[in-house]
Amino acid sequence: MLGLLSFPGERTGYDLKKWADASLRFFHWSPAISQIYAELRRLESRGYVTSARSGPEEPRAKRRYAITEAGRAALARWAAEGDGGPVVLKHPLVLRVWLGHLAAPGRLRALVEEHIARTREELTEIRGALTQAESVPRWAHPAVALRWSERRSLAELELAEAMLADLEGLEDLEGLDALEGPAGLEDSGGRS
Amino acid sequence: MLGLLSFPGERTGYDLKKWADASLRFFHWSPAISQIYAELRRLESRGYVTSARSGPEEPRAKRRYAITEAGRAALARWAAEGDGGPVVLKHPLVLRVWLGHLAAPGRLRALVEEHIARTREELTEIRGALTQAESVPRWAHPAVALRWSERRSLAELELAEAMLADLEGLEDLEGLDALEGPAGLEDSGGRS
DNA sequence: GGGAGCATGTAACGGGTTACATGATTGG
DNA sequence: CCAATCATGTAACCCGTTACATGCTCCC
Repeated sequence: MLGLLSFPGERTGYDLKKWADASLRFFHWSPAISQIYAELRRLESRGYVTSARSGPEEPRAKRRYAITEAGRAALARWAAEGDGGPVVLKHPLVLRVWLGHLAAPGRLRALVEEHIARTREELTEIRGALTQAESVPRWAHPAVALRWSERRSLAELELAEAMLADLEGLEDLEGLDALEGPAGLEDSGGRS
Repeated sequence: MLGLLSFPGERTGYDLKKWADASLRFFHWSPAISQIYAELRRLESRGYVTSARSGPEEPRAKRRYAITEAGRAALARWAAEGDGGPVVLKHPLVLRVWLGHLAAPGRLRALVEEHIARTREELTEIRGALTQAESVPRWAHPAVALRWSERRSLAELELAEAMLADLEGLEDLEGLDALEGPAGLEDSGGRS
């Protein structure tokens, strides 16, 4: 949140969510909107952000948030300390491939192909965000992050393609096993 | 958990944790040991796994777990339905690059280099796990997943390298700006 | 004898989600 | 006028973590 607000301008929680969905999420998940509001209030109570209601003091009026000096300092401290720890990766597709022995081979291939299609879509989204970021000199670093995301998306496609090839290789082996295996004599390639 | 147990043999919670750390974690995080025990008991209460205590009925004796037919069925159901949703990625390094405007350029480069070093180590771990998996014909699918992880690790290295280059490009630009931009003529070597 | 690894568990907490509730503004 | 989007918030819940507690076994 502080990071999002560290770029110039004031924005609402809603804005923040859209921003996160459009760029942050490609390399570091985007929080739920309800959490954003909760977090903003928490940050305000700590003096890291201030909110200005547009118009009078209605209870649920539009609030625009801005980061404070204390917030900037806290953020800089956070960025300076440690490295943020290891990359978190949860890849449901590979998990299913790992458990491939309980699915039909065709099913796995279909899942991989779906994943490729989804990744292609993501790639175009990233490219959209990237061209936007490149148009503003202020956003040089976000642009680097998005460039990373673009390349990562391309790599993801290649990885999926390679895994598809591996899976087909497996099926061929299984085909051979079915022919040679149980029958007996000619264990040409093999091991025990 | 069920997935881990779906491979032949009985194992303890502790075993499961080691297994997850040595392979699962490369493409889909490894749960905390405390959660493994909790989950195993939950699964047992649902009849998806059975536990056998070695020796007599001591309260905290070693328990070896095995999956039941019901468990296998539940797992197959799980694997068959849906695609498991999107990849979850949290990349603290790229997050920091994204916020590069609040760090010294050298700091960012150092972080990227650390990341490269860590990724190299991970790569050798993956290769170790992979050769193990390749030695057992039963583990053909896990081997595919690990092959994916190996390639992914290599891709991660390339991505980091490319980002490093991007960051250096940025610094050069900033250097030019400092020369040509606001100050005018005599802003040669250094700056604030 | 003592430390490293094996092995199991409890308790407290927190971060984050989904579901729900509400209402203003804008554009077809 | 109606739907979509803007906009803010509450409540319940759950997944998973850290910290703590316990004791065994093996090997140096």
